[in-house]
Amino acid sequence: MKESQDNWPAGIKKTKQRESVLSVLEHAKKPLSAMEICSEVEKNDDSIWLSTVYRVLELFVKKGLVIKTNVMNNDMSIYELNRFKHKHYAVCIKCHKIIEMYNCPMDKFTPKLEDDDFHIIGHNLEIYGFCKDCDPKR
Amino acid sequence: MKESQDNWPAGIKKTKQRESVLSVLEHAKKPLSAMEICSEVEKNDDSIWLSTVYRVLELFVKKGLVIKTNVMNNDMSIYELNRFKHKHYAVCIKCHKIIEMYNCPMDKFTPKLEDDDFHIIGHNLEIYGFCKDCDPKR
DNA sequence: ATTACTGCAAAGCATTTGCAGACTG
DNA sequence: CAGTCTGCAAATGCTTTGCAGTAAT
Repeated sequence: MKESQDNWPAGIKKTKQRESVLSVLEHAKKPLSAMEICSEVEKNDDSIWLSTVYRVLELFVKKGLVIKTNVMNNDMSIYELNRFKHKHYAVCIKCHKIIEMYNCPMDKFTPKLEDDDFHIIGHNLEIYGFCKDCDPKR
Repeated sequence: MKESQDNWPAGIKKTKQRESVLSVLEHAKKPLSAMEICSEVEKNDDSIWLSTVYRVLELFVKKGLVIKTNVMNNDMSIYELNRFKHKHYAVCIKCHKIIEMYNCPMDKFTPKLEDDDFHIIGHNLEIYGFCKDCDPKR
């Protein structure tokens, strides 16, 4: 699978593998792990090595094209296209499903820090609990 | 180093190694990684194997005695005593120093989720930016 | 004495790195 | 053509696991 339009991001050399990774991310409905991206590329009858996926993702992240996230202490990283909207997720403790959150508590909030000269650049927030399929109380 | 008072938590068999780990955590001023805990124990002239540290920490976490956290996408886990107060941290992008935050935006906030039946149990929040020593604009 | 815990070594797993050949601009 | 990227293999770093001997109750 490959984009017919040529809206390739500036400053990045175009290769088959990079096109494949970008295409997978463009069609993804949720953030994907490097391994998932790898299998998706191969489902599309292209071939790519996992280490290449990591290298491509690293580049995309550095260029601001992709966002790298980690959920649930310790799991592997997941990647999604940077659509330039601020976003947080809820994660189900049981099935690890990732659920989008539509608002953000940091909009109207000023943190009080031990270091009062801390220059805040951004934040991560993650909510955990049970999704409707896994809640033991239902 | 060892606690003279016998306030050992119930339901946990007492061993030298577990006492050492608990003592290190009690005296720690910030969350520590497993490796840091290991070196601290050895600084106190006790001896412990890293894998034992992990096993002890796993037990303590399961018993609710210790909190396990991860900061800055992908780094190693850090552990601190559960002092039963709700806490978040700011992390310096450059030196990775961890700075305590005294308030929490989630106190007065209701998340709007894609899954409106999500049963929220808790949350993680992490702020990132530059601490006063690392801020390039100072 | 019985059961659980620890030292130690080795495996596991996601991620990174080195290198030579292949491809891009 | 020069420089970059990729396939591939091997290394890395944190964490987990298996096993046999040791310690705790």
